[in-house]
Amino acid sequence: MAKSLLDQHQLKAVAKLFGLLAEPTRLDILQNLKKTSLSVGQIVDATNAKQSNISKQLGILHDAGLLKRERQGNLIFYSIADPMIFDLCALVCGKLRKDAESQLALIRSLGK
Amino acid sequence: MAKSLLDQHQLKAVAKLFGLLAEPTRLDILQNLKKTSLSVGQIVDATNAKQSNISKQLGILHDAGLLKRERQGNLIFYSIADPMIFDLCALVCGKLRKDAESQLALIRSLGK
DNA sequence: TGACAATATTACTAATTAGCAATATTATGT
DNA sequence: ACATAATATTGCTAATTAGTAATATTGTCA
Repeated sequence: MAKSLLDQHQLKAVAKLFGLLAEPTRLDILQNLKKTSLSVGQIVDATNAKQSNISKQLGILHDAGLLKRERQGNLIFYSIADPMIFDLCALVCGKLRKDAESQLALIRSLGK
Repeated sequence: MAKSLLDQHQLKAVAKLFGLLAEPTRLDILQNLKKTSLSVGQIVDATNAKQSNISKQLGILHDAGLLKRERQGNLIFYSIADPMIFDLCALVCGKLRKDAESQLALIRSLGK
């Protein structure tokens, strides 16, 4: 069995997907969409970003296939296209929490 | 139970970690370190990036706590600090593969 | 049709950063 | 001490992009 390393093209694709999750505003949008689909206005209210920025980031996430779009009259509702992203976020959050706990334990042991 | 959304600070931390994985060169370094630790020179040889850039990216990954560093005489060996990152990459790769397969199936059904 | 509300787009600025060549640092062997 | 090899750092440029205000588009209702 060979080494099976990703080639340049594949690395770029993986990097691009991670890049989509590398912005706080986009993560905020995604976590707000975790339970239910929301209109643009609702997302604007739920976050503290401007409408134009939210619209832009929604477009980016939609173009990348992470979000679905559905028009309902005057409103446009966005929803998660692939819940896998929450698995990613859960892993990262778990790691950060674990790191923080070790850090805390270290500090405690020093202060003793 | 409350909504339990991450706050701005936490979102930033998560985004930062994803950002580390959002560069092909860094991903390439990480996948080369998956099986064993390597010296800087070995990593330079394994990738097609220049020494100065590899050194810089190694520094970034090390500062972020994703890599461990160990001097052995004249060489400096880097290794993975937390294998969790490979879980992240596996998830992403799985998604990309699945997406590509659906795409392929779609094309096939159209061409029929 | 016209006013209005929701969303998207445009044009721009400021900030970040990958990559590079050149140079500096650090360790080894003689 | 000196030459050499390995790695790190510095100074720089080009490219990307988040965020914003202003404007355009699209749909609804009267």
